Amino acid sequence: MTEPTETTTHADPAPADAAVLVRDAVDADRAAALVGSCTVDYDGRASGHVDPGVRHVVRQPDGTLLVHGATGHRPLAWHAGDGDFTTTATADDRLVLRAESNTEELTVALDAVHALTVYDPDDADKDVQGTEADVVSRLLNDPDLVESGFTPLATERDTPAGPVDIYGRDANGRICVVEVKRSRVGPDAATQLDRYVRALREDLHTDSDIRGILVAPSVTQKCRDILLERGHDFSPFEA
Amino acid sequence: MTEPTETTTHADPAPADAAVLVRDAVDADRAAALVGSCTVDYDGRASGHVDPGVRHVVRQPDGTLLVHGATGHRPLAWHAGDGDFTTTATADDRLVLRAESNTEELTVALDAVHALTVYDPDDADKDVQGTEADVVSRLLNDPDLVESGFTPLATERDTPAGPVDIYGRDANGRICVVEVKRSRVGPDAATQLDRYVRALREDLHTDSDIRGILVAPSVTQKCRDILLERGHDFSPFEA
DNA sequence: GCCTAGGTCCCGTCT
DNA sequence: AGACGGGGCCTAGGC
Repeated sequence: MTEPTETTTHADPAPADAAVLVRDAVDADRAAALVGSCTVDYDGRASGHVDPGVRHVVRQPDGTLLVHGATGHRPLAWHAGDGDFTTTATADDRLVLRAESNTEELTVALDAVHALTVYDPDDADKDVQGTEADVVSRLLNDPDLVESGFTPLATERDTPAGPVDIYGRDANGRICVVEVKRSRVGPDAATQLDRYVRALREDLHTDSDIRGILVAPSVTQKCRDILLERGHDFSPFEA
Repeated sequence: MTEPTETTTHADPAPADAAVLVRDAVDADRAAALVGSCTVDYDGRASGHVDPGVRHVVRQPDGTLLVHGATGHRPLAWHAGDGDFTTTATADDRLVLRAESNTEELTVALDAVHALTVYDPDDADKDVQGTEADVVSRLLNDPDLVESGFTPLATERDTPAGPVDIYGRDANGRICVVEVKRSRVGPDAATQLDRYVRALREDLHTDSDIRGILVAPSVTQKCRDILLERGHDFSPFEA
């Protein structure tokens, strides 16, 4: 009975027709993509407004509502996939899409719909390689990449300040906290490492006999300064 | 001569036809939105692959290429608006979109195009209120919100560790570094404030006579612990 | 060009 | 549910 539904496109639908089409798409857990002239109003954690213009509006089956403009990766406005979604054809012939949750609301008011496409997006099976976790694997397979003679003892070892990427011992048997980053890092990475080292020193009552090692392709100067000031080391490693 | 171009939609175009339509859209600085079945391959800072499925693919006039799936705000894959973009109809009747820059490449291979919309998105005039800058303005207008008797002296005052949000004096004349956040914060905000305070103490050679004040709606326990340990204060303020 | 920090960050993961 | 950290983070502003 349920055969693969087809993608349907509509050129210049009247707002009242578009309202029905979008509502049907939502009811059928389908996606609706609109191109049209609209204003956008957001209110929630912050608030915002987008002046009239032609935008690309997408309502996904998970409830996400996105408004894309002409540039950039990020939507001009968006709403997470929870809460209510309503489509209304107004008396003055506009199509109003409204997503509303406990804390946020997003209203897209289209005075013209140039195109409407209803379709069935698939859930995505996505592989990514080159993440921080991949770098950690490499370092565990060849611990000398951290430092000659390094021995890993655990990953994600808990400290009062949070879990450390790699916990181990150096060639002299000193405990090491290793923080791994996949790309060049700034001051935040150095202070993150420092927090873990300090927490572990306090936890183990071994005042300063714990080393901190930051593994990353490279560090900025301010990062290097902080490492130096706090007595931690930088070990360059490029994935 | 150049009248407002219209949005055009095409249902189930042949890949060869779609290739021409997308290429024309790119040449005319227009946007193209496709719905179709495709695989996605990315290589660059990391690498990734998306298994076959129906996706929403958008090429914006600034060169951005986005692939959206069924869920979430973030694209399954994307490419920034620089470098080359090519559309190819292959011998085996697929449409291949390829965005390539010095460091990154993204390939979308569609075996079927269900819908293609070409349109002219407008540049966006966007207002946002409730940002951190807005909170700073409020605090400058009514410095008692930071702390009774607080006197602001500068915003974005430079220190060796970077510019501080608000620099001023408390009721007793002590120098204060104020870090402002618009929402509940964790350990990172506390260490950021601490870096500024330490840098300024070193810079002004006034060993510990500089206070750190974190202004935010609320803080997590770990954040509170760090503030306490480093001797800084928390001043709750909700926008 | 790099660096720094904000973001309606989003998002997964774990407590 | 809150919290914590990663992200191909993206993006804006300085220098």
